[in-house]
Amino acid sequence: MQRNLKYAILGLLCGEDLTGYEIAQKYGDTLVQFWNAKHSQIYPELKKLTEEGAVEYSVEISSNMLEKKVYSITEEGRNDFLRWLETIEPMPHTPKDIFRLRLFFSNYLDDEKRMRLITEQLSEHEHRRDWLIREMNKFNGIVPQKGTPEFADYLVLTGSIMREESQVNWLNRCRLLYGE
Amino acid sequence: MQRNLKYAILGLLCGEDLTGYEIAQKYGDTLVQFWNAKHSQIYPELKKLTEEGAVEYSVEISSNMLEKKVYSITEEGRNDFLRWLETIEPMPHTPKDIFRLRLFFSNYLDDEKRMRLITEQLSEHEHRRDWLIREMNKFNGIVPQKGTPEFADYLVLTGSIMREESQVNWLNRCRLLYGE
DNA sequence: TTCGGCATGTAACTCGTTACATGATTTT
DNA sequence: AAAATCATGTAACGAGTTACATGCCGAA
Repeated sequence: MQRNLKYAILGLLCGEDLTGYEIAQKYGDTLVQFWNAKHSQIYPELKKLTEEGAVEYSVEISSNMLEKKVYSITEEGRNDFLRWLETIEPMPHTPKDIFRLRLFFSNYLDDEKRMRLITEQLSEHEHRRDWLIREMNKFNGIVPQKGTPEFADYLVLTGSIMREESQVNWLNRCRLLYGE
Repeated sequence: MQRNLKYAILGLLCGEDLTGYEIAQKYGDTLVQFWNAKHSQIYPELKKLTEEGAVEYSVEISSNMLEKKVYSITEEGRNDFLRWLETIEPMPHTPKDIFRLRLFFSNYLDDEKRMRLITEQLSEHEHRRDWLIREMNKFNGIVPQKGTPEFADYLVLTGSIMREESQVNWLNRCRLLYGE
């Protein structure tokens, strides 16, 4: 029983009250670097969390008829989240990587197709890296105050950029080695 | 419909005939860097692949009574695998990362607990890196011949080491930034 | 008035893990 | 004789995706 989605939601609700729709949006923005979830998973989870007493909601009516449920975390939910946050779990397996799986078997491909595989992957990681660097620009080169949410955001972004950078370096080396 | 496990199995069977048990072992050795599967997933998949005509098996009896099913890939299975191998798919989402999720919310932790979280993670990645470097030693510093399975193995290993290296660098930077 | 975005949900399905279940063989 | 390893399977559950389904709001 991991219940990671539960804590991914509770963590967001620790900072502000949100609707299910807004939570889903966060997993398309900032959090997409290390987490994502579709609304079809979020709505049932919020229902479950409400039943468990970890969150509660009030219905707001915007404009005229459009209803939305604004969720907030309860005392109980917050304590549960904080307990989870400080627990040290054994690291999970290295995540599955389909590109590496293909590359591992790439001796069954001819040179041209193998090179295409690598080049394509390289360009995707370069785009991802460039997007992350643009995200980083929102800090204007100023490292946020230690202990703030912005600082944590900054650290995670730094890590993502370094990861993509290393991926790009590796793929370039692969190209070189095959190109020789 | 991704069917990645299917191709992860067919790829192995392209090189040699294997039992389900042996396949499961491979996902604890070499392939653990980028793939893994338990026997409880492999046996049903092999059954399915047999029904689909992608593989076939012969029963061998070792010693006295111990039966094992040795699987081999069929012509049809091989063609299917090769088609899959050369297809270029859009890159999947960055995989979920529970550590990064925790770090993202770490402003709710005190300095000492946050530092413990990072240090623990750092030491696990260092161990993983060191294990990978020991794996690399099996090549004795000699880059294998281009186009061989060993060369693909070498490339993937290189990538894993670079990934762990970059992770270690990032975590050290995190420690520094928090330690100041 | 049509299209994109806001807003909430359910259903069917695949994928993956843990636990259950059995039995032979080899090593200590 | 016990423990580890070889060997094969199933069951129950949790996690995640795609598709189905509905309806409001504002802008072009």
